[in-house]
Amino acid sequence: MPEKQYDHTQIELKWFERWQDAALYRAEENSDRPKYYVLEMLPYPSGQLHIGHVRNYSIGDALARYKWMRGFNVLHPIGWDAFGLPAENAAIANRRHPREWTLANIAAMKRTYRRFAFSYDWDREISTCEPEYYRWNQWFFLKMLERGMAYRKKALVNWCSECATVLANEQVVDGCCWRHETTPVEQRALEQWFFRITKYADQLLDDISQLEGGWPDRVLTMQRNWIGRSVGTEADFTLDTGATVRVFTTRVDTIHGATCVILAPEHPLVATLTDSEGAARGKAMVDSRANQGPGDIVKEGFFTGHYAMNPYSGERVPVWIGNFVLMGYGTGAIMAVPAHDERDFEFCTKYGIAIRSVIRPADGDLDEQPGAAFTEDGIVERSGEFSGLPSAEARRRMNEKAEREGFGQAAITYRLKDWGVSRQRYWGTPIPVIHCERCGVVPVPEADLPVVLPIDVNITGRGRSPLEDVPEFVNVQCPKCEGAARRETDTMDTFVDSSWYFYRYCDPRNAGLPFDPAKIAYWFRIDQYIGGVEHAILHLIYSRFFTKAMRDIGLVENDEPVANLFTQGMVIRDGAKMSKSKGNVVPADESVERHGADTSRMFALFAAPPEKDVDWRDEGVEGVYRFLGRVYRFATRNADRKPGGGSPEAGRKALRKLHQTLKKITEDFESRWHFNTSIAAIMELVNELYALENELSGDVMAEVLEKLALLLGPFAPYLSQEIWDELGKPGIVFQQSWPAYDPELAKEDEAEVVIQVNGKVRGHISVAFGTSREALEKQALSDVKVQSLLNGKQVAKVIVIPDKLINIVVKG
RNA sequence: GCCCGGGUGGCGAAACUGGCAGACGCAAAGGACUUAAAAUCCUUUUUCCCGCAAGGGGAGUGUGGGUUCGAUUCCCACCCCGGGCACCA
Repeated sequence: MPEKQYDHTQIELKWFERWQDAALYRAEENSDRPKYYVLEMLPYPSGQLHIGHVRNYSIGDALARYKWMRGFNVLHPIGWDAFGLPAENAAIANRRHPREWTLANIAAMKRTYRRFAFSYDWDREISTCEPEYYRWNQWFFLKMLERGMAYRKKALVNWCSECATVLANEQVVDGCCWRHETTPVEQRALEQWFFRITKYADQLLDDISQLEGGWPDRVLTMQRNWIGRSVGTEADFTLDTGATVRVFTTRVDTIHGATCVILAPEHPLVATLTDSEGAARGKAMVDSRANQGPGDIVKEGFFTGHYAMNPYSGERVPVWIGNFVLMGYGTGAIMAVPAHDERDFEFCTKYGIAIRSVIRPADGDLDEQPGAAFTEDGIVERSGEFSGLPSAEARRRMNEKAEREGFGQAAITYRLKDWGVSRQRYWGTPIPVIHCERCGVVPVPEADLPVVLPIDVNITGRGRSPLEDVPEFVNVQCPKCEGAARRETDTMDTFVDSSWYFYRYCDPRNAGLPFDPAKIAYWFRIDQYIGGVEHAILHLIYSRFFTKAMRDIGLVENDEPVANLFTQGMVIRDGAKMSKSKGNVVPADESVERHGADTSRMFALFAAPPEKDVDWRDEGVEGVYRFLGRVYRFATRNADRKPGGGSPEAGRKALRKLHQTLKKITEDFESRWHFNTSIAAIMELVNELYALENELSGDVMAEVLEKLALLLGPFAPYLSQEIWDELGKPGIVFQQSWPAYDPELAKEDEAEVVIQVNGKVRGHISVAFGTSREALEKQALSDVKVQSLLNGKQVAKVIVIPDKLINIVVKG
């Protein structure tokens, strides 16, 4: 009879069909089971898989299945939001109503993705393009508005001409758009809506301590840098025009060494301090800075002709304008202390401005002729009443003085800026406010939510919201005075969507609230979140912010959304990093159709540990496919073995290998998720079984095959189920318990002890476990080979590690 | 420039606590089966030297040093690659 061949298509489709209605992975809230909530970043809504997400899904999916087998309550939802629209699809998407587009893609995703990603909790399927999701986005917006957490102001914003929309600071990469990496971002002044994320700057920073250990250090460092908290002092210098200019410094202890004040070219005082020529020079600086991409800019500046008085010393110093001073940070003006700041040193050296040391090292002298800035803390000198104090103490007393005399105070500044959420895009949740000439900005009443997008829209891509050209959308009645008014046409950044979607998963059909706080109290925090490191400062800061804002609204109790974060590697193909804007994604169909979902997933796990990038090479996929075929054939041809027969010796070997494998994989799942070595261990087991195939008794074979099927469950569920079925077992394979290992069976009979001479391996001996040091030493020294090597030399020392190693140290 | 990662065969990688470097897989070579091919199964595969052979010896985890009986693992310096930040006062 010809052997059955592994036909992945048939097997996968068969079980795919049968599992359609099984409510697998369904979270059973308030059950006795421990809860476990694993959540990944989202699959790609284009009908193709973003290849990075192939990896995502293989990790989270295998983990969830394992947890299920261990008896955990697993919520393993699938869904997506609208962000991450690929550039080449944007045009298409923009010409269609988001809802229509989304529904079409749900269908496409169900076809290709479901078999691969294996999630059955379709109740929790959420599209952030659905009117219901808009409703709750808008509800949040109104809550924010009520609390002064959302506001509107005219602001210089980042503008991408390619997207024809505003970008958040977080979306600007190297001076270019995060989607269009070669399009420089322009600055435009526009009326924009903002979320006051800076109100939470301290909390976002301090609560990082709650995340330590659970989040990768790298991500936490990036967030700390992004928030960029600096503790310092603000102080007013009085100008000769009578006006004051406020500077921010972290080193007020150096202020007696300030030899000029430098303003950012955009500083409002520039207009009053310079003539039209000076204003033009300032303007040119601003422009050239905007056009200059990343990297170093050459420091430039000019003297305004005006002087300012140092509030501490009363000294008159010149006021300059410098292109390296940023308007967006601190006060947009600095005091330059060239002796103790590298940037100031460079600037003042270039323009011949005085350099004066006022800090000396604790064990040294003032550097009268500095060749470079000395920036460390030290002892303050030449600083009047503060002379002789250590830097830290001087700062404290100087802050007190500033406050006492009313020319300044201790101050903290942040790099983090408020989150600009306005987008001039069709795609996105409409911002639910109405502009009335008489009443001003009027929120849309809650009863009128959701504000939905009109269907017929002409996408111009001209830099204004396409909604402005839809009169039936724009022209509305003011809810307050009932007069004619205009609807806001900006839509929300889609990062708003992704900031809270995981909460909605826990209560996706709630019609009265975004979610029931009690349900959130049960599920949250998320035990394990899996996503790419590229979200370290975008999504992962916004969602932390949203959680804190929702907590203050009273919806959630947790301070933080995610207890443990795992940042998985990317999938690379042909040396190129997969990226949304480049659109080089691998169609799911291609790999899944050719080799099957089991093979594709298992390869993604096998190629490298999950935190590393992997190169998707088709030859590697072949290897995994061959392996699954090998397993299938072995299982099917041995499924009906009669009990008895075989050799006890072979049986013991097979069981030992089996339990060693079980132990290893259990440990891999519990601690580090190095599934590549788990899969290697299964391969080793199968190789061993091939070698022992004809010597195994029917009983051992049955035991081994059953456990093998269970072991494959997390990685290759379809094949696992097929083998389970072939063995005549009832039910669904991964609803079985995860097999426990027996440490006794996993043990080797004898310890293999290495014999080294001077650290070099010279032989092995097999001994009983627990053989004493003395016996081991004796046996090693009497070893024939060791004897010949020693050859009369003197043994200086023998190191014995029981059950492991003997190292004989000889002299001469 | 600053802050994180990382560097191991032809390739992806393993070695989890300082204890046999290269598990597992890919690619390659040889063999079995076959009229033939595919598929499958078996064997070899870090490298150099000695040997007909069994076997034996040396080198080897980016480079140089150190600690140690023993270092891919710990310490110091340097080189290279990747990522983040980059005038943040």
